[in-house]
Amino acid sequence: MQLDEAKRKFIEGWGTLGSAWGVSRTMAQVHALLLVSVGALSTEDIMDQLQISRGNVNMNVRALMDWGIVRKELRPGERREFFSAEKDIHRVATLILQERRRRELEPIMRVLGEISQVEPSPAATAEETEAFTKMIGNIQNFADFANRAASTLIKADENWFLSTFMKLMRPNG
Amino acid sequence: MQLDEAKRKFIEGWGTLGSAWGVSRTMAQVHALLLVSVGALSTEDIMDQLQISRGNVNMNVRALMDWGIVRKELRPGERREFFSAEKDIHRVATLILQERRRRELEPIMRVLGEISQVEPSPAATAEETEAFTKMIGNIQNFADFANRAASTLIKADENWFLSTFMKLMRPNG
DNA sequence: TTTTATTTTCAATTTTTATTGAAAGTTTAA
DNA sequence: TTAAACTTTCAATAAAAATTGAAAATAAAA
Repeated sequence: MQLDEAKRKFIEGWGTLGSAWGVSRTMAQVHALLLVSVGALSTEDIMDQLQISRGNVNMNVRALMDWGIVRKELRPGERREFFSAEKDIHRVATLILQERRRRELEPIMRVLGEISQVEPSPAATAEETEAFTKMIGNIQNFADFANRAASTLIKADENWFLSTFMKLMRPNG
Repeated sequence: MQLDEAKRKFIEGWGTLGSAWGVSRTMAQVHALLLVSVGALSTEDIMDQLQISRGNVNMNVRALMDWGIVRKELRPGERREFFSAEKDIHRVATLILQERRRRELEPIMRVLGEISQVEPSPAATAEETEAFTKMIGNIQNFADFANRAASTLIKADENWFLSTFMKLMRPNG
């Protein structure tokens, strides 16, 4: 397989993976393109290679910069902006984990905290109220666990991630 | 807060969380409703409580059954079907992890394997080809890691999950 | 300042995804 | 069998999300 075709397949696959995880296909594809490009790309480079509009590129590179996984690169004597992706995949994973925790885990934990305060009322049987409280408590425990696990992974340095964590797993895992 | 309002907020929050993770809002809401319902619910119960059509309920409970997190319950002397959610949140997480690995991790690993076979060609510089191969290799390593981590979590029993894994994390993590 | 290059915004449009509802299908009971 | 109760399917429709493209904004150069 030649490089062009391989890149194309990677961009397609990354886009599909992204959309399964709630990231827009195009945003994932812009990320994929930057990941497999040696230098930084201009808006026009991205427009050309992915066949999408200027506005679309702009929106998506900014979103990727919000995630911290794409950086703007300014070149002396060049007016336009160039974009490049963080190439260290472990760091990419860490940054994504961090953002998803902030954007998704924290809000649901807040909701769980609020609704765990449910009070007994004549409209519901004690059994119903108790079952609800227990379920929410279990979900809170799990969310706390996920939150702590995320903290550990985020704080941990790469070495820990690749060695200590690996040791956890059986060789034939 | 009263039970009804708490349930409503949970269903809403779970739906929002789901859509951030690539699960349709309604599917997540059906799941949430079943999670906080004491007994099993009929199609009509779900239609009424979520204000959605019969076809929509049918589609979504079947999808949830495909994920293994909702079961059909048959009652003697009753012709209609009732549905109930797996209530053990750890098991829910395990089943979801298992399915997502199968549906999303495996396909991207297959793509990575294919494109890692990229061959040198006159159309690309050696530097470009090498950079690509290196990047794909790094992603493959990371995917292997994720795959093994998933295997370990899936195979592990609940006790391991809650104790051994917890020990990994610092108390102040 | 004025011009030019470039980025950003956003209303209109297109595309994708979800939903409906009624017909067809299935199962059980009479 | 036939009828009744219920489930499933799917074409049509609605809703949501993504995309465009051109105008407005911004920044640099002349």
